[in-house]
Amino acid sequence: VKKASLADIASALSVSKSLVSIVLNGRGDELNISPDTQKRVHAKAKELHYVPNVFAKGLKEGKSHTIGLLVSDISNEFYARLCKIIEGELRHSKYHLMICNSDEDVEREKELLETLINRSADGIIVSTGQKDKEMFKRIVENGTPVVFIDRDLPNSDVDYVGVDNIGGTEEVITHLAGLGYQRIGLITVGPTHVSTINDRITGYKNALKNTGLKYSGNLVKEVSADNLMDNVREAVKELLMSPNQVNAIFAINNHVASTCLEVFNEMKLKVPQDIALVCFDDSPVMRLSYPPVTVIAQPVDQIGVEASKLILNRINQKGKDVKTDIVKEVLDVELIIRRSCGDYLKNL
Amino acid sequence: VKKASLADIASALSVSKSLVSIVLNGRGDELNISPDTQKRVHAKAKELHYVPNVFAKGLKEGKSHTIGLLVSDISNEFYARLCKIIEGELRHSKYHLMICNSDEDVEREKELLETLINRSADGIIVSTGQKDKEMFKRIVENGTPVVFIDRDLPNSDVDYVGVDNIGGTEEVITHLAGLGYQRIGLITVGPTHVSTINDRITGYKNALKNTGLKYSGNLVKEVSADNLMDNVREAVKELLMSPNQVNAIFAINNHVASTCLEVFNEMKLKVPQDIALVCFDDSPVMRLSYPPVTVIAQPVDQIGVEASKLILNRINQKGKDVKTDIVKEVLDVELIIRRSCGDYLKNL
DNA sequence: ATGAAAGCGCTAACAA
DNA sequence: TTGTTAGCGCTTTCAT
Repeated sequence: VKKASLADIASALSVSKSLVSIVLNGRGDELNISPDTQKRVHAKAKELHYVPNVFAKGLKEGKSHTIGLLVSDISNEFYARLCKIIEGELRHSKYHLMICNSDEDVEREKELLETLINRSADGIIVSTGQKDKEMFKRIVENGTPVVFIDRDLPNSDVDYVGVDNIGGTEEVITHLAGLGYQRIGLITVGPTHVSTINDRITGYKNALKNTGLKYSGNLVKEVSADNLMDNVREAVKELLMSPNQVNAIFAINNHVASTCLEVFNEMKLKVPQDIALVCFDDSPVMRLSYPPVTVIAQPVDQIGVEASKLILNRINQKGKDVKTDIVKEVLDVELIIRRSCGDYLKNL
Repeated sequence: VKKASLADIASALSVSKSLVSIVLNGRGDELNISPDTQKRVHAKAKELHYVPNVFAKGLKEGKSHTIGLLVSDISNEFYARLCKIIEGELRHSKYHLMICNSDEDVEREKELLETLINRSADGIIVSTGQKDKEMFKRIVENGTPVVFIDRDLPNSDVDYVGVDNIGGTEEVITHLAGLGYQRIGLITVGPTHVSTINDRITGYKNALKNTGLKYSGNLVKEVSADNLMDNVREAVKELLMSPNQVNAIFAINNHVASTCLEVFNEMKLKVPQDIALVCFDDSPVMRLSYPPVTVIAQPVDQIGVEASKLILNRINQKGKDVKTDIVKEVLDVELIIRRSCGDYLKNL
């Protein structure tokens, strides 16, 4: 079953391919093609179920009409939701979305970026795990717009949408301190260069300083993402032991937080009596767990909407000589207080 | 910045394009190209950062080296995990994965299937929401292999991987009945033609019959997926009221189940004292909620692995005259008993 | 108002 | 062992 081509409809109508191409691309009026001819072309195209060959088009135009979305972990609710939102936003644009998952693997991310470039993606939205901006510099200079979501790269000439990770973390840690918690541990994932992680760690340190609590490297446990459960279990044990004896834990993200909850269950630790818990990112688990967890919630939908706008803007202004400044959108987060860190003094 | 083409490296080496093409496609030895020449070609290709143009290649070959994965709701943990697994399985194949999200919209799904076909996807893995198999029949007949995941379509000549939805549901409902629950409500989403949903409803009815409980249409609430929270709240209220007065609810999937939990919280209903809950699909929410929810767990990873195998097999056997029978893989599910349906008699 | 022809980068059949 | 050539389907410039 061979698909109809421009040539097929041209010969069926005894006109030239160029004529058909022009009409089908909506430039018929512009070039004074007679209305009658246009009508016949459209009719025949429909009759033959004509669909343009994307490869031929791409080869000729050097464009793919595709936007690549590269997320770092599609099984994380945060990114999954982002995919859904962005797909929805782009649905009625003339671009198709190609979703890719780097699975927090820097090499994999590079491969996927190469793929996207090879396929002439018209734009790329990415939550990057890269350490440096070199690759993106190259990509942007070669004419493919990029928008960073969630994670930024310092001094990169690339648009960005994310949230105030430092401020948000300061807020939640200060909240804990205000409730009387004095020994607050942090469980983070790494090693990593990811800006969100680093910013949250910074926010944690800032807040300790501002509230007069003392910071100690012992209170910060960096666990590896593989075998997360085992690593978190270990980290929790160490944090609870002397000399740390923390009475509250800040989990760097929803994934770590839910793993903490699993470990607490296992160890029969009561929240917040035995240990308080707060984290970055809201999710159904945080709302429905026992007790519900106090979180810093990100405006996920808004991030997706803004990122879609940014990439479309960049794509549209390409070629034109408008030069828009790099946009770094930092959205506000929201502290949602639940019951995982009841008043510490009352718990005594 | 212009990218290097076959011609560039050919002229730099004063050889022909075909020579270069052959060498770069690894057919050099086969065609007796001298090792020295091959070496020079590879060296020059690397030097020029040559990457084949996918459009030219696609145009020529009619293949895209891409497998499409079309899921019905990427923000659902089940599908998000499936994406992750399949991406991992295909990573080291020579195919790229293009993930798409139909968001449970049949029209959207059709559009995306068309897109995938236009882009000459070499194969398509899909969790379909279509009512009939016509579209897939056309796709398969035109030479693009398809594998259904999660949801099957009756009498379709298409490979499938999923689980025993009927048996699984029978098991959990029978479990409830065994604990003494006699009035078991069902909350499902719809209207829909999705096989998994229908099978679970069938399983529910079968189990009631087998355990001697009587079935009533009043016990089954079909809610619309938009405004799920409001609809579930309404459904729960009606199920609790006379004459239904259910003491247990079977939620058709994880999404409905977590919404039920939110509603129960809102209404201050205690699980399982006021109402027991069980559902299809396991997830962190079900493990970490209070109390943890008894579920039918699907072997998600295995579904992903099997689907990847199936699509690769179909793609590889294309053109060859091997004719393999249609495969319908129905995997086993696991009943995981937690505390959301304690012994009914003891609860009295 | 419409057509002819070149060329995008690649592969494969055929020549040499 | 390597080169020549045609053509995949489309857009676009230049003719008519």
